[in-house]
Amino acid sequence: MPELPEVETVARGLQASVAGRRILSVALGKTDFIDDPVAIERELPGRAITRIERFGKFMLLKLAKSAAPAEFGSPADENAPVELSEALLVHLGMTGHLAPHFPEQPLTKHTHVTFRLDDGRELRYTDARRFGRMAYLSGAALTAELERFGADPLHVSPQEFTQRIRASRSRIKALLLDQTVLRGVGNIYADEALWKAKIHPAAPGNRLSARHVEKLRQALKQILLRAIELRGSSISDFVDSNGDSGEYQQHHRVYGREGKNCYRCGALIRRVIVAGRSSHFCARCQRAPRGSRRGPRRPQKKTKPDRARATSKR
DNA sequence: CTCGATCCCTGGACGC
DNA sequence: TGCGTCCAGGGATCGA
Repeated sequence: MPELPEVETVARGLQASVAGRRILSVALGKTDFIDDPVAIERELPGRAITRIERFGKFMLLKLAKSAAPAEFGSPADENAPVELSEALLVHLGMTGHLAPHFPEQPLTKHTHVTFRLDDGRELRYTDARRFGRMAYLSGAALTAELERFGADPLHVSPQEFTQRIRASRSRIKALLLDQTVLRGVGNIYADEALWKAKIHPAAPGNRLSARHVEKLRQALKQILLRAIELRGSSISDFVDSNGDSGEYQQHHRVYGREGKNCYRCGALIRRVIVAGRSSHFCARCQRAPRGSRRGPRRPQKKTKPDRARATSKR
Protein backbone atom coordinates (compact mmCIF):
# COMPACT_ATOMS: atom_id res chain seq x y z
CA MET A 1 0.00 0.00 0.00
CA PRO A 2 2.69 2.49 -0.59
CA GLU A 3 0.87 5.67 -1.54
CA LEU A 4 2.16 9.18 -1.85
CA PRO A 5 3.41 9.61 1.74
CA GLU A 6 5.09 6.22 1.80
CA VAL A 7 6.74 6.72 -1.55
CA GLU A 8 7.85 10.19 -0.54
CA THR A 9 9.37 8.71 2.60
CA VAL A 10 11.27 6.09 0.69
CA ALA A 11 12.39 8.57 -1.94
CA ARG A 12 13.76 10.93 0.68
CA GLY A 13 15.59 8.11 2.33
CA LEU A 14 17.17 7.03 -0.92
CA GLN A 15 18.03 10.59 -1.85
CA ALA A 16 19.99 10.79 1.39
CA SER A 17 21.63 7.41 1.07
CA VAL A 18 22.32 6.64 -2.55
CA ALA A 19 22.14 9.86 -4.55
CA GLY A 20 25.43 10.42 -6.31
CA ARG A 21 26.31 6.75 -6.43
CA ARG A 22 27.16 5.06 -9.64
CA ILE A 23 25.70 1.75 -10.73
CA LEU A 24 28.39 -0.77 -11.58
CA SER A 25 26.26 -3.72 -12.55
CA VAL A 26 22.75 -5.10 -12.54
CA ALA A 27 21.45 -8.52 -11.58
CA LEU A 28 17.89 -9.50 -12.36
CA GLY A 29 15.64 -12.20 -10.98
CA LYS A 30 12.04 -12.39 -12.10
CA THR A 31 11.37 -9.67 -14.60
CA ASP A 32 7.67 -9.79 -15.41
CA PHE A 33 7.17 -6.43 -13.69
CA ILE A 34 9.89 -4.72 -15.71
CA ASP A 35 8.93 -2.99 -18.92
CA ASP A 36 12.10 -3.87 -20.78
CA PRO A 37 14.55 -5.92 -18.72
CA VAL A 38 17.13 -5.93 -21.48
CA ALA A 39 17.21 -2.15 -21.50
CA ILE A 40 17.85 -2.15 -17.76
CA GLU A 41 20.79 -4.49 -18.12
CA ARG A 42 22.15 -2.58 -21.06
CA GLU A 43 21.68 1.02 -19.94
CA LEU A 44 22.09 1.10 -16.18
CA PRO A 45 25.66 -0.08 -15.69
CA GLY A 46 27.89 2.95 -15.66
CA ARG A 47 25.09 5.38 -14.93
CA ALA A 48 25.17 7.64 -11.90
CA ILE A 49 22.04 8.14 -9.84
CA THR A 50 21.98 11.89 -9.64
CA ARG A 51 18.80 12.35 -7.72
CA ILE A 52 15.76 10.49 -6.40
CA GLU A 53 12.35 12.11 -6.53
CA ARG A 54 8.80 11.02 -6.07
CA PHE A 55 6.35 11.34 -8.93
CA GLY A 56 2.89 10.25 -7.93
CA LYS A 57 3.41 6.77 -6.58
CA PHE A 58 6.55 6.37 -8.61
CA MET A 59 10.07 6.99 -7.60
CA LEU A 60 12.18 8.59 -10.24
CA LEU A 61 15.83 7.70 -10.05
CA LYS A 62 17.35 10.29 -12.30
CA LEU A 63 20.36 9.04 -14.14
CA ALA A 64 23.33 10.47 -15.93
CA LYS A 65 26.11 9.03 -17.93
CA SER A 66 28.91 9.43 -15.50
CA ALA A 67 31.64 11.49 -17.06
CA ALA A 68 32.23 9.25 -19.97
CA PRO A 69 35.40 10.97 -21.00
CA ALA A 70 34.48 12.79 -24.13
CA GLU A 71 36.39 11.79 -27.14
CA PHE A 72 38.56 14.30 -28.81
CA GLY A 73 36.70 16.74 -30.91
CA SER A 74 33.14 15.76 -30.28
CA PRO A 75 31.60 19.06 -31.22
CA ALA A 76 28.05 18.04 -30.58
CA ASP A 77 28.64 18.09 -26.86
CA GLU A 78 28.19 21.76 -26.27
CA ASN A 79 24.70 21.96 -27.58
CA ALA A 80 23.68 18.62 -26.24
CA PRO A 81 24.46 18.75 -22.54
CA VAL A 82 24.13 15.06 -22.03
CA GLU A 83 20.78 13.34 -22.28
CA LEU A 84 18.51 15.90 -20.75
CA SER A 85 16.44 13.33 -19.00
CA GLU A 86 16.76 9.68 -18.35
CA ALA A 87 15.45 7.88 -15.36
CA LEU A 88 14.57 4.62 -13.75
CA LEU A 89 10.91 4.56 -12.76
CA VAL A 90 10.10 2.39 -9.79
CA HIS A 91 6.58 1.69 -8.60
CA LEU A 92 6.38 -0.23 -5.35
CA GLY A 93 2.99 -1.71 -6.07
CA MET A 94 1.67 -3.26 -2.91
CA THR A 95 4.71 -4.93 -1.49
CA GLY A 96 7.72 -3.41 -3.18
CA HIS A 97 10.84 -2.38 -1.28
CA LEU A 98 13.86 -0.55 -2.58
CA ALA A 99 16.76 -0.09 -0.21
CA PRO A 100 20.53 -0.23 -0.01
CA HIS A 101 22.20 -3.22 1.59
CA PHE A 102 25.67 -4.37 2.30
CA PRO A 103 26.67 -7.30 0.12
CA GLU A 104 27.14 -9.56 3.11
CA GLN A 105 23.51 -9.14 4.11
CA PRO A 106 21.65 -12.23 2.94
CA LEU A 107 19.28 -11.79 0.05
CA THR A 108 15.74 -11.80 1.29
CA LYS A 109 13.11 -13.76 -0.55
CA HIS A 110 11.64 -12.11 -3.62
CA THR A 111 14.65 -9.98 -4.36
CA HIS A 112 14.33 -9.44 -8.08
CA VAL A 113 16.72 -6.63 -8.87
CA THR A 114 20.13 -5.85 -7.47
CA PHE A 115 22.14 -2.81 -8.46
CA ARG A 116 25.75 -2.99 -7.38
CA LEU A 117 26.90 0.49 -6.42
CA ASP A 118 30.31 2.10 -6.59
CA ASP A 119 30.62 2.35 -2.81
CA GLY A 120 30.34 -1.39 -2.35
CA ARG A 121 26.68 -1.47 -1.41
CA GLU A 122 23.79 -2.96 -3.33
CA LEU A 123 20.51 -1.28 -4.04
CA ARG A 124 17.99 -4.10 -3.91
CA TYR A 125 14.42 -4.28 -5.08
CA THR A 126 12.17 -6.87 -3.50
CA ASP A 127 8.52 -7.39 -4.23
CA ALA A 128 6.62 -10.47 -3.17
CA ARG A 129 3.52 -9.84 -5.25
CA ARG A 130 5.24 -8.09 -8.09
CA PHE A 131 2.44 -5.56 -8.44
CA GLY A 132 5.17 -3.01 -8.78
CA ARG A 133 6.73 -1.78 -11.97
CA MET A 134 10.18 -0.83 -13.10
CA ALA A 135 11.16 0.89 -16.30
CA TYR A 136 14.15 2.64 -17.76
CA LEU A 137 13.01 5.58 -19.87
CA SER A 138 14.70 8.49 -21.51
CA GLY A 139 13.99 11.47 -23.68
CA ALA A 140 10.60 11.65 -25.32
CA ALA A 141 9.50 8.30 -23.95
CA LEU A 142 10.14 9.49 -20.42
CA THR A 143 8.31 12.74 -21.02
CA ALA A 144 5.37 10.96 -22.58
CA GLU A 145 5.13 8.52 -19.72
CA LEU A 146 5.09 11.23 -17.07
CA GLU A 147 2.54 13.27 -18.96
CA ARG A 148 0.02 10.50 -18.60
CA PHE A 149 -0.45 11.38 -14.98
CA GLY A 150 -2.58 14.03 -13.35
CA ALA A 151 -1.80 16.76 -10.86
CA ASP A 152 0.22 16.35 -7.70
CA PRO A 153 -2.25 16.72 -4.82
CA LEU A 154 0.31 18.60 -2.76
CA HIS A 155 0.79 21.33 -5.33
CA VAL A 156 -2.35 21.44 -7.43
CA SER A 157 -4.03 24.83 -7.46
CA PRO A 158 -7.59 25.17 -6.14
CA GLN A 159 -8.72 26.04 -9.63
CA GLU A 160 -7.19 23.06 -11.30
CA PHE A 161 -8.33 20.70 -8.59
CA THR A 162 -11.89 21.94 -8.88
CA GLN A 163 -11.82 21.70 -12.61
CA ARG A 164 -10.52 18.14 -12.56
CA ILE A 165 -13.03 16.92 -10.00
CA ARG A 166 -16.12 18.65 -11.28
CA ALA A 167 -15.48 17.75 -14.89
CA SER A 168 -16.48 14.16 -14.33
CA ARG A 169 -19.59 12.29 -13.36
CA SER A 170 -17.50 9.53 -11.87
CA ARG A 171 -17.76 8.95 -8.20
CA ILE A 172 -15.40 10.99 -6.15
CA LYS A 173 -13.66 7.93 -4.76
CA ALA A 174 -12.89 6.73 -8.27
CA LEU A 175 -11.60 10.16 -9.22
CA LEU A 176 -9.27 10.34 -6.25
CA LEU A 177 -7.84 6.95 -7.13
CA ASP A 178 -7.52 7.75 -10.83
CA GLN A 179 -3.84 8.51 -11.37
CA THR A 180 -4.61 10.48 -14.50
CA VAL A 181 -6.68 12.88 -12.42
CA LEU A 182 -4.42 13.12 -9.39
CA ARG A 183 -1.15 11.30 -9.00
CA GLY A 184 -0.25 9.60 -5.76
CA VAL A 185 -3.52 9.08 -3.92
CA GLY A 186 -4.42 5.54 -2.98
CA ASN A 187 -7.18 3.85 -1.07
CA ILE A 188 -6.16 4.81 2.43
CA TYR A 189 -5.67 8.52 1.93
CA ALA A 190 -8.70 8.80 -0.34
CA ASP A 191 -10.91 7.47 2.43
CA GLU A 192 -9.25 9.61 5.06
CA ALA A 193 -9.60 12.77 3.02
CA LEU A 194 -13.25 12.10 2.20
CA TRP A 195 -13.99 11.57 5.85
CA LYS A 196 -12.29 14.79 6.82
CA ALA A 197 -14.16 16.71 4.13
CA LYS A 198 -17.42 14.94 5.00
CA ILE A 199 -18.01 13.70 1.49
CA HIS A 200 -19.56 10.36 0.64
CA PRO A 201 -17.25 8.21 -1.50
CA ALA A 202 -20.00 7.51 -4.03
CA ALA A 203 -20.83 11.15 -4.65
CA PRO A 204 -20.38 12.07 -8.32
CA GLY A 205 -17.60 14.57 -8.85
CA ASN A 206 -19.69 16.93 -10.90
CA ARG A 207 -22.34 17.16 -8.20
CA LEU A 208 -20.04 18.34 -5.48
CA SER A 209 -20.30 21.98 -4.53
CA ALA A 210 -17.31 24.18 -5.14
CA ARG A 211 -17.09 24.56 -1.41
CA HIS A 212 -16.95 20.84 -0.81
CA VAL A 213 -14.37 20.34 -3.51
CA GLU A 214 -12.11 22.97 -1.99
CA LYS A 215 -12.58 21.44 1.41
CA LEU A 216 -11.56 18.12 -0.04
CA ARG A 217 -8.43 19.55 -1.61
CA GLN A 218 -7.38 21.06 1.68
CA ALA A 219 -8.20 17.92 3.65
CA LEU A 220 -6.24 15.78 1.24
CA LYS A 221 -3.23 18.05 1.33
CA GLN A 222 -3.23 18.32 5.10
CA ILE A 223 -3.53 14.60 5.55
CA LEU A 224 -0.80 13.81 3.06
CA LEU A 225 1.58 16.33 4.60
CA ARG A 226 0.93 15.03 8.09
CA ALA A 227 1.41 11.48 6.90
CA ILE A 228 4.73 12.41 5.33
CA GLU A 229 5.83 13.94 8.63
CA LEU A 230 5.02 10.63 10.28
CA ARG A 231 6.81 8.69 7.58
CA GLY A 232 3.72 7.11 6.12
CA SER A 233 1.35 4.39 7.24
CA SER A 234 2.60 0.91 8.01
CA ILE A 235 -0.35 -1.42 7.83
CA SER A 236 1.00 -4.54 6.26
CA ASP A 237 4.70 -4.48 5.84
CA PHE A 238 5.65 -1.02 4.76
CA VAL A 239 9.04 0.13 5.92
CA ASP A 240 11.17 2.90 4.52
CA SER A 241 14.59 2.54 3.02
CA ASN A 242 16.06 2.34 6.50
CA GLY A 243 13.73 -0.43 7.50
CA ASP A 244 11.72 1.81 9.78
CA SER A 245 7.94 1.78 10.05
CA GLY A 246 5.70 4.76 9.58
CA GLU A 247 3.37 6.09 12.23
CA TYR A 248 0.41 7.50 10.38
CA GLN A 249 -1.65 4.33 10.68
CA GLN A 250 -2.26 5.40 14.28
CA HIS A 251 -4.05 8.44 12.95
CA HIS A 252 -6.41 6.75 10.55
CA ARG A 253 -9.96 7.93 11.13
CA VAL A 254 -11.86 5.51 8.92
CA TYR A 255 -9.52 3.23 7.04
CA GLY A 256 -9.54 -0.20 8.66
CA ARG A 257 -12.11 0.91 11.24
CA GLU A 258 -15.21 -0.82 9.95
CA GLY A 259 -17.69 -1.36 12.75
CA LYS A 260 -15.95 1.08 15.07
CA ASN A 261 -17.26 4.47 16.09
CA CYS A 262 -16.69 7.62 14.14
CA TYR A 263 -14.26 9.87 15.98
CA ARG A 264 -16.41 12.85 15.05
CA CYS A 265 -19.99 11.79 15.66
CA GLY A 266 -19.84 8.33 17.18
CA ALA A 267 -21.83 6.60 14.46
CA LEU A 268 -20.55 3.33 13.10
CA ILE A 269 -17.96 3.35 10.37
CA ARG A 270 -19.11 1.40 7.40
CA ARG A 271 -17.30 -0.27 4.55
CA VAL A 272 -18.69 -0.59 1.07
CA ILE A 273 -17.17 -1.27 -2.31
CA VAL A 274 -16.89 1.82 -4.46
CA ALA A 275 -14.96 1.84 -7.67
CA GLY A 276 -13.99 -1.71 -6.91
CA ARG A 277 -12.22 -0.77 -3.71
CA SER A 278 -13.05 -1.01 -0.05
CA SER A 279 -14.31 2.36 1.03
CA HIS A 280 -14.61 3.26 4.67
CA PHE A 281 -16.86 6.09 5.72
CA CYS A 282 -19.19 7.38 8.38
CA ALA A 283 -22.78 7.09 7.21
CA ARG A 284 -23.79 10.01 9.38
CA CYS A 285 -20.99 12.46 8.69
CA GLN A 286 -20.69 11.59 5.03
CA ARG A 287 -24.15 11.75 3.57
CA ALA A 288 -24.96 9.70 0.55
CA PRO A 289 -25.57 11.87 -2.49
CA ARG A 290 -29.23 12.35 -3.33
CA GLY A 291 -29.51 10.63 -6.61
CA SER A 292 -27.10 7.89 -5.83
CA ARG A 293 -29.69 5.32 -4.92
CA ARG A 294 -29.09 2.91 -7.72
CA GLY A 295 -31.70 0.70 -6.22
CA PRO A 296 -31.10 -2.30 -4.00
CA ARG A 297 -27.77 -3.66 -4.94
CA ARG A 298 -27.91 -7.35 -5.59
CA PRO A 299 -25.02 -8.79 -3.65
CA GLN A 300 -24.33 -11.14 -6.53
CA LYS A 301 -22.50 -13.44 -4.28
CA LYS A 302 -19.40 -15.29 -5.17
CA THR A 303 -19.04 -16.20 -8.78
CA LYS A 304 -16.35 -18.74 -8.91
CA PRO A 305 -17.21 -21.23 -11.58
CA ASP A 306 -13.62 -22.33 -11.44
CA ARG A 307 -10.25 -20.86 -11.81
CA ALA A 308 -10.33 -19.98 -15.46
CA ARG A 309 -6.88 -20.37 -16.83
CA ALA A 310 -7.37 -18.21 -19.86
CA THR A 311 -4.49 -15.86 -19.71
CA SER A 312 -4.35 -13.43 -22.52
CA LYS A 313 -1.12 -11.68 -21.79
CA ARG A 314 0.20 -8.82 -23.79
C1' DC B 1 -17.80 8.24 -20.91
C1' DT B 2 -18.29 5.30 -17.08
C1' DC B 3 -18.80 0.99 -14.95
C1' DG B 4 -18.16 -3.63 -13.33
C1' DA B 5 -15.63 -7.81 -13.84
C1' DT B 6 -11.36 -10.15 -14.28
C1' DC B 7 -6.63 -10.93 -14.03
C1' DC B 8 -2.02 -10.41 -12.18
C1' DC B 9 0.46 -12.20 -7.40
C1' DT B 10 1.57 -13.87 -2.65
C1' DG B 11 1.16 -13.76 2.27
C1' DG B 12 -1.71 -13.51 6.07
C1' DA B 13 -6.08 -14.41 8.38
C1' DC B 14 -9.44 -17.61 9.29
C1' DG B 15 -12.20 -22.01 9.35
C1' DC B 16 -12.18 -26.80 10.00
C1' DT C 1 -0.24 -29.03 12.33
C1' DG C 2 -1.89 -28.30 7.98
C1' DC C 3 -4.68 -27.52 4.23
C1' DG C 4 -8.25 -24.93 1.70
C1' DT C 5 -10.39 -20.58 0.92
C1' DC C 6 -10.88 -15.80 0.97
C1' DC C 7 -9.10 -11.32 0.86
C1' DA C 8 -6.19 -7.17 0.03
C1' DG C 9 -5.11 -3.95 -3.57
C1' DG C 10 -2.81 -0.69 -8.02
C1' DG C 11 -3.34 -0.98 -12.50
C1' DA C 12 -4.33 -2.82 -17.18
C1' DT C 13 -7.80 -4.50 -20.04
C1' DC C 14 -12.16 -5.81 -21.93
C1' DG C 15 -17.02 -6.00 -22.61
C1' DA C 16 -21.42 -3.79 -21.39
